[in-house]
Amino acid sequence: MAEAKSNKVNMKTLAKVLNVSIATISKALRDSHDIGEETKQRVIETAKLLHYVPNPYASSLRKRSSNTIAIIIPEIADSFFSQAINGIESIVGQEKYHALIYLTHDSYEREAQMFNDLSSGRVDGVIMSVASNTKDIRHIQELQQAGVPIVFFDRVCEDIPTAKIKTDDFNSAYMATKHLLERGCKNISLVTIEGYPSILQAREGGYKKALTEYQVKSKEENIISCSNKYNQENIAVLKEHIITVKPDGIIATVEHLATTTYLACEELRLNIPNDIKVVCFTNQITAAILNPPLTTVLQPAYDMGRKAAELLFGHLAGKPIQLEKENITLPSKLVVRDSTRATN
Amino acid sequence: MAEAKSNKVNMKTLAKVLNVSIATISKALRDSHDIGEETKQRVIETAKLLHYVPNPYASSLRKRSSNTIAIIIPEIADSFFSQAINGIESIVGQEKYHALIYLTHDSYEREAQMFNDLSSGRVDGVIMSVASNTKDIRHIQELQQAGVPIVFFDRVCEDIPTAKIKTDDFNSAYMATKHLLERGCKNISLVTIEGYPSILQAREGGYKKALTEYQVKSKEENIISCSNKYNQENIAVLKEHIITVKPDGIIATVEHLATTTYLACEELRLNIPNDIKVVCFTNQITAAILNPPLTTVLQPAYDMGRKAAELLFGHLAGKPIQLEKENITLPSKLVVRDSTRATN
DNA sequence: TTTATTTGCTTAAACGTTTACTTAAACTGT
DNA sequence: ACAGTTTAAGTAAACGTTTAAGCAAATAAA
Repeated sequence: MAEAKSNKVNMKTLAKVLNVSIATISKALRDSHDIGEETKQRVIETAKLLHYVPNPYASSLRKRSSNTIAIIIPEIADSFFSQAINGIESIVGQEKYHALIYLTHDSYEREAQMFNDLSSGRVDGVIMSVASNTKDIRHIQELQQAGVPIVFFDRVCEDIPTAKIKTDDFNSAYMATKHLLERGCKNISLVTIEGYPSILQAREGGYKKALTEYQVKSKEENIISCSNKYNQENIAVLKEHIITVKPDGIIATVEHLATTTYLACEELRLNIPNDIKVVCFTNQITAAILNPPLTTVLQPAYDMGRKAAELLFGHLAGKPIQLEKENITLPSKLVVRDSTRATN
Repeated sequence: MAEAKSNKVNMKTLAKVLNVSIATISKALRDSHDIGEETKQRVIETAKLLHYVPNPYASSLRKRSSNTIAIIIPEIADSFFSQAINGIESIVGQEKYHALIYLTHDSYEREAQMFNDLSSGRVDGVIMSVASNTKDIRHIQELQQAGVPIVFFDRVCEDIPTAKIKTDDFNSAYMATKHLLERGCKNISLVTIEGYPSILQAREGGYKKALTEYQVKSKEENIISCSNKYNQENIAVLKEHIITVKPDGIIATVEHLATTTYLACEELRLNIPNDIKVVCFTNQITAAILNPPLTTVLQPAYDMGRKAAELLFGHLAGKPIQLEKENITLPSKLVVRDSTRATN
């Protein structure tokens, strides 16, 4: 209670109280060689006593760096991205940095707009997952050329030379498809998203490779695209697809399509896995308690976020970029459950 | 390509190019009366041409406001919080503000630490959901007294006079419990979280009220607490509880306990809803496709986030605080599904 | 002792804005 | 024609740090 409750205490205040110059305060707090041990202690003590907290904006302005990074992602209500943020945050917090969060909602326009803002020097670095409809990448290039390090995770942009944390989308889709084929599926459909982010193309590639390997012809009609939002319309679209194409296996390429697929099957009175088997790319822990438990491709979301942050802080610390070492693929895992149980 | 690719263009650059003073640039860009229409246009044009983006830190320093808010929440890998962030972001983006995100991981120490940092003036306002073990609220009081508006959502702090967006935890737990009682349960257990955030106390209150109303004695042994993290240990704890207390109904008070409960029942070969009925507080869309579909208390997460942001921006715009009008409760909804189906 | 070096601190400029105050010119109305 | 007002600028200080440069006193080297 004895402490100054009064207004803003800054270096000037401390300087006045201690009868030294502002420079002395600044240097003492940054543990500069210039300042004597005794003075340092006095400064630190009174700073604590008066609850001095440095003004980050003055500091950022002067130092031309902000101790802030941007996390740019398409959406947040998705177990993959929220777990990834958790991973990112675990490093950001530890490094005493701050994280600004930006949601593109998968819109190129918003993404470009955000990058434009960031060109002000607002952040020291960026961790991002690219919007699905981003084709023109000049906004990203320009920020990078302005000296702001960028690390991609999950939805990477191959044409930008920088660190990239991916998971093996091609391979895991390949494994998932192979799994379905081994469990007896002959007519597997891939449910994907309109707009087509590149990772979904990779998943499609893995899917096709497995089909080819098992000498199943991949037909265009087996690939169906939904809107990237959970809604009734997608259920209708999928039902229509199931009725006309009659797949005996479905690979849902994004989280919310699991619910869509299950509900469509239920409405059509199709039994999973007897009539149709299902695999979904999702990180939700509820997969284990679905009806039936869902076979999933589990992505290492937390680790991807963490690794992306580690690499970014490496760049920020001035480590030379070694592209070969920074193009990292963390494996996803096929978790087999009852939705793909073998049926006679 | 003709544009200046060169280094940082700031007001000084523009001033030099246009042969006017820096003040003129600043005023023109902020559409001041002081500047002639023609000059304004010239300034705006060249600013665009040279890709001028104002330095936010210089601006924040000078104006003593940052156009930034903080979102402080316990965790993010939770459908309630991620949907709430979505709601918050919808307003923040529209207001051209920026959002810093902080995760307390339900730790008072981290929360207090974060508030200490924020006392630097880093943000103009705060939207938060309080950590469950926060008892000492001086850090919050101090920030508020320093003039930073704070809006609470979900886990509010009743002792701080400010806007609060809640959902009717007491009532929805009451409804959920009543629902179970009406469906024939006689021995209902409440699964809750150690550390006990206040909303869980409200839920416990509603639970007890329903029991009393139906003349069921509420026993201490019916309330069981788990750690606030999805893990095997919780499953074991719950199994133990079910074996000893033999409840015929369970109310899981937080999202991840749904999976815990279902798995515990499965391992004990208990059928839901025949042997035991389950309700959970969760926003996950997968509730509909669980085995069996889960009766949930669905919270208006997005709307709560959005409303919290609206109120905060009201305060930031200088609207006088009207506490009576800013203590808002948005209703949760009991969505009845098969996990509480009536059994003979 | 004299000259160099080190120590511990101060001065003042800079970071890029915003804004109160000043100024000069161009209009008013009388 | 002249005081008064309006318009359209410019000047310079401020926001709170950081840091290069300077400087006096103390210490070390010769």
